[in-house]
Formats: sequence, C-alpha cells, structure tokens
Amino acid sequence: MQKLPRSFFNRPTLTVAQKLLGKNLVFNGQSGIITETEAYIGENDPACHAARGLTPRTKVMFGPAGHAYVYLIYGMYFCLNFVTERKGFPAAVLIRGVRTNDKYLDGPGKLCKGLGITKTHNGIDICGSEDFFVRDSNYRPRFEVAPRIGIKVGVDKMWRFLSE
DNA sequence: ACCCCGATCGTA
DNA sequence: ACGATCGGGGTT
Repeated sequence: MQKLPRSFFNRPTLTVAQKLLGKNLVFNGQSGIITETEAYIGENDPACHAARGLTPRTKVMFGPAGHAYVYLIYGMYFCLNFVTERKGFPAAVLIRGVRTNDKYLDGPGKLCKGLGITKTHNGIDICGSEDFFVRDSNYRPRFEVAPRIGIKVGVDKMWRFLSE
C-alpha cells in the first residue's frame, strides 16, 4: 500500500476525519492504525484555532491540504493534525489515537510523545515525505460519532470519530 | 510589557 | 479535582 495522495485530504474535513480511521500512520520507521480523530473546520468553528484568523501558529492550516499541523498545548504536549480542504480554507483533522504493535497511544499528547512528533514537524508535506505519511490499509472499521472533547466552545458539533 | 488561557495527562 | 508548564495572541 502506498501513501495517501493530496486528493485524499483535499476534500470535506468530516469525510477525511472518518476515512482516516483504520489507515496506517507512518512516522520515522514506526507505524500504527489510526483509531480516533476530530474535525476542526474553518474560521466559523469557534473551537478551531483559525477562528481568530491567520496567525503565525495557524498559518499551515490556511495552506494546501496534506500537510502536518503540529502545535504545543498546555506547555508540555504536542498535537498532530492533518490539514484538509482547499488552500485558503483553514481546516484540519486532529489525530487522537493510534494503535501500534506494542502499545495503544490513546490521546493526542501521548501519541506525539510516543512516536516522537514535535513542533519541528509542523508544516511537513505528508504527501511528499518518505518518513512521515499515511498509508491505506484493507481495514475499513465501523466507527462511532461523538461530540469533540477537551474544548469549551463548539461542543455541540458531533465531529469526533472513534473505531477499534 | 503583561496577562490569560489552552484541541492534555498523570496523580489524587 | 487539580497542578504542571509555556507559547500564542490579545490588551495596555
């Protein structure tokens, strides 16, 4: 199986968030199945970092799809996202869970710490990298839909997706 | 220059 | 329930 093309990410964020479940995340020689995602969609989504417009931090979200958006949260954890939709429309999918051979990294901060993803990986083109990308798999899991967590606004949106 | 707060997590 | 820990972004 080869890496997912930019066209996979360059479409509606909710579609991408659902279809990323069961896919194979590859980073620096490690790999794991994506088990949980959340969508953050545009400047009108109050929970999206882009709700306050284009800033140095949110710049990659305004760029073309298929790039990694990595940011520091609570002063000690990193969160990994994949940018979606057309250039100029800020949206991304937060990767909240990955299952590797030996461990279950359940949580966006634990995931980045476990794989070694840091802010140095912000902006990387995951459709053009040989050691950071997402692969298809034959796995097409059923998934659950739920409200996003860890936020204080936009909690009404059912934009969280979980699978086994 | 200053202040507030966050897409989290481990411990209690 | 709470503290750790610090950069981003808004305000003065």
